[in-house]
Amino acid sequence: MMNQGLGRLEPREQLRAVGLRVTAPRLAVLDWLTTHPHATADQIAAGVRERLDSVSTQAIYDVLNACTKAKLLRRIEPAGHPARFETRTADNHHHLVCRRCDRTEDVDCVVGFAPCLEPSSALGFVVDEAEVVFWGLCPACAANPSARQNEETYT
Amino acid sequence: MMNQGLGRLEPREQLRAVGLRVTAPRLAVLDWLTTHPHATADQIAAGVRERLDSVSTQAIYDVLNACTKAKLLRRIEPAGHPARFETRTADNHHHLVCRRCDRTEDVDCVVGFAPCLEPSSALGFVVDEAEVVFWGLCPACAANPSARQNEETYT
DNA sequence: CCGTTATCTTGACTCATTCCAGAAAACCTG
DNA sequence: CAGGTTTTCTGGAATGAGTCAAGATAACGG
Repeated sequence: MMNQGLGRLEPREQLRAVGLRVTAPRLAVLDWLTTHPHATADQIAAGVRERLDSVSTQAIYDVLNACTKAKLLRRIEPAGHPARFETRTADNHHHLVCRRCDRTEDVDCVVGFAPCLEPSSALGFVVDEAEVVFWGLCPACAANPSARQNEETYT
Repeated sequence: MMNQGLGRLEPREQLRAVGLRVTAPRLAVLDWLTTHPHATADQIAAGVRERLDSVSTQAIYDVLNACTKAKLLRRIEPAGHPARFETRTADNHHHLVCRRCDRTEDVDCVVGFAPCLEPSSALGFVVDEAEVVFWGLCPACAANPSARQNEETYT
């Protein structure tokens, strides 16, 4: 809540704004993610270690979990892939994922605000979010049908 | 009334129709899933073992993978949960998942045919599926915010 | 009934992630 | 800016879901 605007702050102020302590691993993770959206914990760890050598894997997960809970980060989990994280949290946007190379891109919410879509029949559920993943092939993979692709068949 | 074609056949005929051998584990998995949609591999194994004692865990996974590849089953993987399977494969419907008790229900496709939604901007991706998960609370959990609900019993 | 080949069994193994206990660092307080 | 709390980080073990591999078994076409 009331964190639109947080996205514009520096990592240090973002952390303060949500009551989290300012630590080197946290700053490095947030900073790395601003330039590498949709990175996995693994990729984030590798990136962070380039500038801060020696950060435990557990610290990476702790940072990601704390920031996700505080809504400084958003976690997405496309089926069959490890979780990915992004700093764009103020809106309810969706994702486009390449079935072949896993490239992931943002797409704006189809309607504009959560839950953004209404199920045709909610069966009494109180729905608060419509999560949408568009699956397909990115331009590069679509243009290069020769390279070996995974098992999934797309009619 | 579920899916045209294969969905109406008995498991035995479904397997033959897609060129898979008819085996006891396969029949039991398909049969059990018709009455327990959205079950996890674990739940399916438990259910199958009630009528066929001694089926290896690996066999369960093999059956699920073979049938999913052959499109007799569909796999869904809500973020943070193990994969779930269902026999309704002919249409592109979506799901409603309870954040508290994991209860999962089908909802018809918002538009009616795959990909069912168009991203506002596909960035050149060739999209073949729009996967939608509606997150919220099921009626029971919404009505009872304190107690921890459990899922339908698989016996 | 036989042979071929798909499928199942057993058991080790991977990967992503979490749990744990203790050490270190942040930040409130004086 | 020292002291005390409390949060966070480290290192290592552990978990859950699922896969891999090698050999045994069973389907099914002939």
